[in-house]
Amino acid sequence: MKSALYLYNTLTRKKELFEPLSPPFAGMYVCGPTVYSETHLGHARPAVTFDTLYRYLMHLGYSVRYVRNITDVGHLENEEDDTGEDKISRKARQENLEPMEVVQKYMNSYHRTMERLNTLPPSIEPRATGHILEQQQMTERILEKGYAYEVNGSVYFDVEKYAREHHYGILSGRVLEEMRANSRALEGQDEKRGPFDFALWKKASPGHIMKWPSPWSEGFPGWHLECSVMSTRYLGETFDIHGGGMDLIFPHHECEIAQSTVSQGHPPVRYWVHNNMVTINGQKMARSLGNFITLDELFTGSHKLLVQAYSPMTIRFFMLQAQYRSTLDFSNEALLAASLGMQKLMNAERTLANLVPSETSSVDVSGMEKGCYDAMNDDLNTPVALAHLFDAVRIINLVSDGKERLTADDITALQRLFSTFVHDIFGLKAEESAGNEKLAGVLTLLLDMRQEAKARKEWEVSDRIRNRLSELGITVKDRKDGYDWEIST
RNA sequence: GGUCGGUUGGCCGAGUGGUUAGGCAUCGGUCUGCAAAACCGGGUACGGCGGUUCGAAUCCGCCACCGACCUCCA
Repeated sequence: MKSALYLYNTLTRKKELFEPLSPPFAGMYVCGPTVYSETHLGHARPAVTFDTLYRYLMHLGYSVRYVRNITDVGHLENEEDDTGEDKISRKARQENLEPMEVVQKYMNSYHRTMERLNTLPPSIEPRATGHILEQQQMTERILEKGYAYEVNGSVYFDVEKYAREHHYGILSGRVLEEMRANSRALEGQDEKRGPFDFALWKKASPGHIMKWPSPWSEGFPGWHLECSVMSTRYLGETFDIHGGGMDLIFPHHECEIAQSTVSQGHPPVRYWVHNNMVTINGQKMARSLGNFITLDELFTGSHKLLVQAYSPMTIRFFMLQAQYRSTLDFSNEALLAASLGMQKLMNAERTLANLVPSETSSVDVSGMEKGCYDAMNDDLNTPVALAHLFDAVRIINLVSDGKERLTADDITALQRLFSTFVHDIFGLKAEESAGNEKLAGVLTLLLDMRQEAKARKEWEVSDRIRNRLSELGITVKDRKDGYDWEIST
């Protein structure tokens, strides 16, 4: 039951049983960010999606090597008009920094943000600039095989030639002839023989800062090359899972397939997994569209579209409420709902810890675990798994209210369910409370005194305490046999 | 223009032939000194038109609208 995981493979357009090449090992490569500006909500989607997949694979017992790269060179700002400027070089010029300062700054910021989202660090996080030599070697190999050509110190992949012998478009469903017929005029740019050829190596223009010597010129590697090189280097010539955003299917992943197929004689990846986009007002959220909200802005509420701050775990829960291949639309209403829903889930877990066991159970808790596994095995259907967890929430609250009963064994089973799915797999954790032990002590003192006031029916005193605390963001919940309190984040 | 995907109740979002998805919001009730929390119950749905079927949100056709990609993007 546990191990029958089905994943949607973009390559075959079907859900396929996941069977790694060499169990118990599983390899996964995911395209990471180009580190030239702040991390935004869109970046959280693949991060959370593949973190969840990583966690689930480990839970199923696989030894997973999870590789996620950092693109720190070679991502051109605008290839089409041939300004040919590297995103990072450009930012460095704008901010008057060394390119590596730009890289470091935004990489640090990315890591901080990922940590707050409680995504596990990848097993290896390689950087393009650390693999210049291998990228040159792969370029050479492709040249030797005759699928690339050099012009003025730059080397391009010969898509036309490749497409005569291989299926260029196998991943994206694109047909070269149709692309030719429908592409916009690409004139005057170029050194390229064919309009769809892409750079393996780019000669640096005068003044370009990030460049390395090579057999062809002082220059830098093309964007698509780094992922082929680093995935092969750390996962082998054939590996299990390659992940990334759907917007990378073409050309990026299509080009990776072409490069590796030529270089090693066979395709590199067995399961291509792609997450869908986060949208805002129905449109993709992207840096280039200028409609993005950074994760820091979400965490602090400092963006004009935000009516309040949303915690990292709210963002994570928000992502999990949708299946990863669906678009997910941003709105304050949706995030607020996620925030409240998550609090309900987390509160139930605390309630669970205090349940008093009975001799017999009056409800059946056996189906929920299976429901969660079935949902996860069905291409990571996290929203359905969450629905099962909310079934458990209802039961926990009923038992807490004394309306149903659970045995100690069943309570333990529920605790295991929460521990496994909420924490281990979904990566949700209790928010860092705004309080600390001293605050907790003060609150206990104050609320004990309020209980005593209530016992004396001094409602003015008890209400005053409750209202003042409420103003401070501390909610008091009276119970039959005491009280509970909660600090809103 | 081409390729692919989508259109589910106030909002988000599951669901591929018949059975309550779930969360949030809303209404009524229970509990409570009053609230809050929790629980119970209710209402609101499958873009339009046609077809297949005993039966369709789910299959087929046509139409409308939206989005992604078509070498900047997670």
